[in-house]
Amino acid sequence: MYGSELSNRKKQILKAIVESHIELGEPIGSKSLMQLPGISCSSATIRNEMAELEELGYLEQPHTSAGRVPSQLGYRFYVDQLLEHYAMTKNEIAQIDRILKSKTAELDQILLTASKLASAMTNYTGLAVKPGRSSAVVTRFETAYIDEHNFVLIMINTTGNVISKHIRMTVPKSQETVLKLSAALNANVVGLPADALNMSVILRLEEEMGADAEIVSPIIKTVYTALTENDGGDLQLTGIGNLLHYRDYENPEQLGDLLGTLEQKDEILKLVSDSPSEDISVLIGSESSVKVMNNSAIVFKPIVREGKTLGVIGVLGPLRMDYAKVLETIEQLCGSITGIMDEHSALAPPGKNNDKIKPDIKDENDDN
Amino acid sequence: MYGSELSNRKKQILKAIVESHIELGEPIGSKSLMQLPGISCSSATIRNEMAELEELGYLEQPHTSAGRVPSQLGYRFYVDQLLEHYAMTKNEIAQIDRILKSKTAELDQILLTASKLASAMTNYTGLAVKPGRSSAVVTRFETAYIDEHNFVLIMINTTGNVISKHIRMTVPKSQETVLKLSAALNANVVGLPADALNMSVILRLEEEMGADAEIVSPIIKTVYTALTENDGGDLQLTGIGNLLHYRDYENPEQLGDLLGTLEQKDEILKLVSDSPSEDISVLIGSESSVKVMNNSAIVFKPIVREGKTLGVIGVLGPLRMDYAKVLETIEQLCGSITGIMDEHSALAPPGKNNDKIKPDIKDENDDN
DNA sequence: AGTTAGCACTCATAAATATTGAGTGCTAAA
DNA sequence: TTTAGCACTCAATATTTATGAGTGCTAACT
Repeated sequence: MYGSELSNRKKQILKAIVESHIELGEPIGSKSLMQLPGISCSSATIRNEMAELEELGYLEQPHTSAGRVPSQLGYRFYVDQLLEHYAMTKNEIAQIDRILKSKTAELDQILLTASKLASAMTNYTGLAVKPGRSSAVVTRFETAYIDEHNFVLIMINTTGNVISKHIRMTVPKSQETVLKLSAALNANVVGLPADALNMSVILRLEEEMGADAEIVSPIIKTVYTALTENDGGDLQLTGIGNLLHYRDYENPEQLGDLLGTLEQKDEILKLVSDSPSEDISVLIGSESSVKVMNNSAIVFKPIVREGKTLGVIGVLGPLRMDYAKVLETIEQLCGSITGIMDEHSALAPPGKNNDKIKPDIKDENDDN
Repeated sequence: MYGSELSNRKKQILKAIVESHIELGEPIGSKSLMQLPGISCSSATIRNEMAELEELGYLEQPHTSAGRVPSQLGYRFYVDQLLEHYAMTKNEIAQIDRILKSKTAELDQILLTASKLASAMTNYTGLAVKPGRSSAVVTRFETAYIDEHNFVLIMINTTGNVISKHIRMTVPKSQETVLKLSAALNANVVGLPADALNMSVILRLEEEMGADAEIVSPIIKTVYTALTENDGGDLQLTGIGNLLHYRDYENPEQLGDLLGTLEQKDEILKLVSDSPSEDISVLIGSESSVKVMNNSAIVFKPIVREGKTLGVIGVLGPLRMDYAKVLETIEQLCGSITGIMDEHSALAPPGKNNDKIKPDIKDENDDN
C-alpha cells in the first residue's frame, strides 16, 4: 500500500512535522524539528529526508527559504497510519455523558447538544445532521380534528417516521369531512411516491370528496412537500465563529464562500449523507469534492441503531485540525449517544422494572 | 426635539457625509464633500460647519488629519430626519412578490425565503423570526394512535397554535391506553401553565392511568418541554457571509463574537421580540443593548395579522448600512407577505369562487 | 553507506526611514 | 458671513535595510 516505502525514520519525521504544524500552523524547518522528541539525527539528515518526503508528495514548501508543510497527502498518511490514539480522561467522558443525558430524550436536542459539545471541545465547528426521509412513501394517513378551521394531518412512512402537519382551513369543515379526507387519502395515496402525486390522483380524490373537493389540491401539495422537501435532512452547525481562530481562514473571500456553502447546507448534507460507511469518516481537503472546502477537513460519524441512521455528528475545521482529538471526541460523542439510546430501551422487555420504563420521545419530523 | 438646532446647511452636510460614508466606508473630508451635489459652499465653510457638527456629537474624527465619520447619533439623526425614500422599481417589487408566492403557503417557508431575499437584495445578513408561544397553556390534548409503539400527541394552546409531538414507547400500549391518557390529560392538565406541572399533577395522572402509570412522567416532561422550550421562537439567519464584505467586520475577534452571539440566537430573539412597536424598528449600534452589536445596526419589522405577530423579517449589517434601501426592502417584503396572507383568506367568505379556495397551510410548531 | 558539520545562498518578515497627500485649524481679506 | 491661503498633522504608502530561519550542496567523518 501507499506509504509502505517509507522508512521508520521518515515516518517519524513526517509525524513530527504534521503534529507541529497542527499545533502551530506554521512551516517547520529542520532545526526546530531536530529538537523534537522522537527525532535523533542531525538537521542535515532531516533535510535530506525532508527533500525525499517532498519528492514523494507528502510535504510542501511554501517558498524556498521556508520550512516544510504537510501536503494533503501527508495529512492523509498521518491520519491513516501515524495517528496516535488521543486518550480522553475519564472525567471528560463522564462529563460528555452527563451533559448529553441532562437533555430531553428528544433526538434533535441530543444531536444539537452533541454538536455544541463537539465544537466546544475541539474548538472547531461542530455539525449535527438529522437524516432525511429519503424516497419516503406514506404507508398510512391519520388526522386529528381540532376545530372547523384546523386539523393535523399525520403521515406515517415506510421507515416508520412520523410527519405531522398542521392544516388551517379558511372554509370551515366538519369532523366528518376531515375523516372522509383521511379515508380517501388512505385509499388512494398510500404507497405512492412523491412524483406519482399527479393530476389523476387529485381528480380521483376530488371526486371522492364531493362538495369538499376544494381542500384536496392543497392537501396533496402538503403531502408532496412533506415527502420531497428537505430530503437530505437537516444540518445544524455550531461554533462557526471558531473558524476565525485559524489563520487558514484569514482570506475573507474564501471564508465568505465557505460560510455561504455552509449556509446552503445541501452540499454538506449531500457529503455526509453520501458516505457509505457506518464508521467514522475523515475527508481531507479536496477529498470532499466540495470545492470550497479544499482548505478544510471534515470528520463525521453516523449514529446507527437497529440498522437505521438516527443522525450524524461531526466536526469541520482547517486542514490542519487536530485529528487525534477530533476523532476521539466524535467517537466518544457517538458512543455516548448510542449508550443513552440503549439505556432507554434496555428496559424494554416487559415485566422488568416497569416503574422505570421511559418511552423514547422523539421529535417529529418537520421541515424547515 | 433633538437636531432642531441644525441649520439647513448643516443638515445638508451631515446628510452628504452619512451617505458618502455609507457608500465608501471611509472618512470624508471637506474637499471631496464640496464636490458633492447639494453642497454649494467652499471647503473652508464646510470645515467650520463640520467642526460644529462634531461639537454637537453628530460626527467623529478618527484622527486629526482624517476626514469626519458619522457618529452613532449622526446615523440616528440621518435615519430619523434626513433619509430619502428609496424607490424600488415596479419590477423589483413584482419580483419579490413572484418569488414569495412561488413558495408554499407555509409560513416558515415564506419567512425563510423573505430572509434570503432580504439578504440577497441588500447584501447584508437577513433574518427571519418565527414567534414563540410565550406563556402558552394547553387548551386541549389530542392523540393519534399509530401503532403499539407510537402515537402522536397534539396540543392546542390558547393562541390557537398546534404543537404535535411524536411519542415512541418502548413498552407496547393499546389504543385504549392512549385514549385513556388523552382523556386524563384533558381532565387534569388543560389550562395549567408549564410551571404548574409538578409532582402532584403527575401523581394524579398516574393514579388515573393505573397499570400504565409509567408513561405519565415522560409525557408530562414532553408537555413541559413543548410549553417552555424555545419560548422565544426561532431565528433564521441568511447571508452571514455577507458580513465579511464590510471592512467594519475585519477584526476577526469582534466578528467571532458577533457570530457567536448570532448562533446563540437568544439575544437576537430577545431583541426582536422585545420590540413593542408594530412598525419597522431601526436599532443603531449600542441602541440594541447587545454589546457585541455596537458596530452593527439591525432593522426589522413584525408581520402582524389580526393582532397576532406571525413573524419578523429583518436585516443586520454594519453601522454604515444603506438604511434607505434596507428600510424599503423590509417594508416591501412585509407588505408582500401580508398581501399573500390576505389573498389566501380574501376568498374565505363561503359561496364565492369556491373552487379557488385554498386552506392556509401552516407548519406546526416544532422545537428544534 | 549513511551521517553530519560547514558554508554560501534565498527570501519572507520585520524594522527603520522617507514620502506623500488628504485633511485640518486658523487668520486675514473679501 | 464666507472664503482663500497657509502652516501643520499624521495615517498610509513606498523604499530601504537588516535579520534570520531555512535551504541545498559538498566534503569530511563514522
